[in-house]
Amino acid sequence: MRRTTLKDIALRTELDVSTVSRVLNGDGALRISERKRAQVLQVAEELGYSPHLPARSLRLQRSFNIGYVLSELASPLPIQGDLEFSVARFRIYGLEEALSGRGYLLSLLRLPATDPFALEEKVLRRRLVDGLIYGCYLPAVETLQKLERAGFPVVFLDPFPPSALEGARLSSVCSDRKAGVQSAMRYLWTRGHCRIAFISSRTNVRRLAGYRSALEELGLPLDLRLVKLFDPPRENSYMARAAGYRRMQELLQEGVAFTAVQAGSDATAAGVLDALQEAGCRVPEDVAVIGYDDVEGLDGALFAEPFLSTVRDPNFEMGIKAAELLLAQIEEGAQPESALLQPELVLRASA
Amino acid sequence: MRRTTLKDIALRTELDVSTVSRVLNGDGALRISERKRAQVLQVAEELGYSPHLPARSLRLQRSFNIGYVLSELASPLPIQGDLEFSVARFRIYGLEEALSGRGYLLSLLRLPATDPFALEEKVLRRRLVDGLIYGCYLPAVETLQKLERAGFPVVFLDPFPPSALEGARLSSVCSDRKAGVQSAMRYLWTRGHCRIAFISSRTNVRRLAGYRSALEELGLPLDLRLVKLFDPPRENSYMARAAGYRRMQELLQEGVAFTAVQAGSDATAAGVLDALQEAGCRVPEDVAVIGYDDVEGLDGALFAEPFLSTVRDPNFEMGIKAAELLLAQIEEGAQPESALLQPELVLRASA
DNA sequence: TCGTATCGAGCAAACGTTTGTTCAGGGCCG
DNA sequence: CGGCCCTGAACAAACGTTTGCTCGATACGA
Repeated sequence: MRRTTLKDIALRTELDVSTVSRVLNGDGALRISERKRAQVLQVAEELGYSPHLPARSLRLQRSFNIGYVLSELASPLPIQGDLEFSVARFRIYGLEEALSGRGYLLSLLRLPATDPFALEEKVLRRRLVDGLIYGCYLPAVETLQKLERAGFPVVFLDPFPPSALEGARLSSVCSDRKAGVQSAMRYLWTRGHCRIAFISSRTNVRRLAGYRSALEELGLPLDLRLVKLFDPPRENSYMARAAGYRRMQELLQEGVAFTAVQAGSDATAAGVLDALQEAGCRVPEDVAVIGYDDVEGLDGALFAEPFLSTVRDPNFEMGIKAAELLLAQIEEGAQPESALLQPELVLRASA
Repeated sequence: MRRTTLKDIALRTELDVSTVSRVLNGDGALRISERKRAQVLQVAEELGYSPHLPARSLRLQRSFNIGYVLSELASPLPIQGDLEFSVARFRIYGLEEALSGRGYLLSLLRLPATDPFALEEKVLRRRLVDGLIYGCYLPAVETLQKLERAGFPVVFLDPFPPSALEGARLSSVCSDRKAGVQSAMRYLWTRGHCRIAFISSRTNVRRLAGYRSALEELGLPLDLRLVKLFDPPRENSYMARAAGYRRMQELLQEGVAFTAVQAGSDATAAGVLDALQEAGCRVPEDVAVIGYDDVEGLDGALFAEPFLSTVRDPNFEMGIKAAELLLAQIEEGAQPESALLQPELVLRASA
């Protein structure tokens, strides 16, 4: 069974393929009677027409493929790439959703930084893709410059660290993690918490900034004894729970008063809960705890009671937004743009 | 700057495009003088020619796109999808490597099981892709049957559970985890270990089978007190370390003699090491420990001393193999085939 | 009534390949 | 010396779109 083509519709409507094409594309210079237009639309619907991508690509000199950049086998931070790939899932779903809805395919493209020609070859010369999404990895500086000079459509999806993009005229989509933590802190404050600890990996700079800003905004003093940071290379994602556990133990031993904990991640928060439970503290009665990330299955079987309140990055929406920004550049020649999306406070039992 | 096309080469060599095409494709019915053939090849090299995918697609009625199936937002096992996506990285790299080397692109395709028409629409009717790779998710049974009936090229890349494919005439690529654990056990045996414990999530059925087979092969008794299994829904990947820790503690308290531990994963092994260290056991002098997975950065900063010996699935190679199987089906009409690749024992300090 | 817009739609070329067919020239055999 | 086959290569069509251009017919103002 063959695909249905414009020709099939043209035959059935006794019109020319060009006319059918114009109707279906809503050509600007279109002049066609309403009756025939309706007929075309109906027949197209009946036959389940959808344009043949390769033919369209050939004609329009666009691939209708967007490249999602895969880089090194080993990323600079040992577990970073892995972790990012894992949370990147929802962003990727968003990307795929938005792109496929507009006739594009999201293709994985390996562009190792160790191979400076890969970009030149696959992207700039062969034009395998119409645009690039950098999700987990930042490219080398020369790559960045090359893309910028070529004016090639690129979007950085939650780049880490964000400062690496400074000055580059390239699009990016980020979650406003600072605001996310701020809103969590504000919530804690409305519940009467004035002494709030912050336990997190040192890499979570935006979340730390949110913590500090919130204190300032709420008129609370910054007590450094309540801030516990750990180093990601030594205490990585597999150890985030253990790290949270230890830092919480320390905090309890040090005897500094506090009534709430904002953790840098859900895994860390889980460790915090472990330590609190061990110490006989009730959550949220004695101590309120809020995590970050909203790890999948969080309110399912992932963590023991109490279900963790947390902050959720709008990952799916970030993917959608990134796709929109990229397509705007590709199809309308729009200028690069940076978008900051708002995370959501998810209240469950722990705060 | 324009792409170089066949026409450019034809102009420079004063030959016809068709001739150039035949030379470059090594057409079977080719008759051309050696001199001109060499000339074509040289000019093509000089101009950096590579075929225009859309044009080729249009002519050959193939998309040169392979779909990597993304399914649900939430997978049946809460964390499974996430975890798989994470270890799937290297398999994806292998796929991309092999596919791009043969002119194909690896594209992400969302085919939610909740949307039975997605497959029909995107794959069977629109033919957006020439073949499908199922990496993290198994499709619904009807989908499976539909694919089989249509004879559509599909490869399952390490399906879980493997039994789900039984009877279906569809390709699959798996790691022989049973053999992987067996080889680790054999190694432990050669180092004089006769009482080897097994601590793992209950889902690791092939690894457990390897443990049992190895015992049998080595003439060692199966002591059920040495086998500690935990349930993945309650103790998931984020808790694997904690689970390993607890099971190891239990084992130590129960006082059953053992000199080595085979863990079901590296994370579990890390917990095992934690407990051993806490109990004052030296590794590997008092107790040898072997993990499974070779988590990225393992010999880097991931785990504390001693560096963990482990079993590594040939993930990259599995990706390559899957691509080869799929392309054989697409290009040569090869029959579906199942491949079982061998994991590798990686010896470091812990055993 | 004639010239001129305007409307509605068809014609045809082009995008870059691949491949079946044709065709000129040369060598060989009868 | 004519007919035939073989070699090496060109010719041309086709894949499914898009889009500039043409063109007949109708409408309208002069």
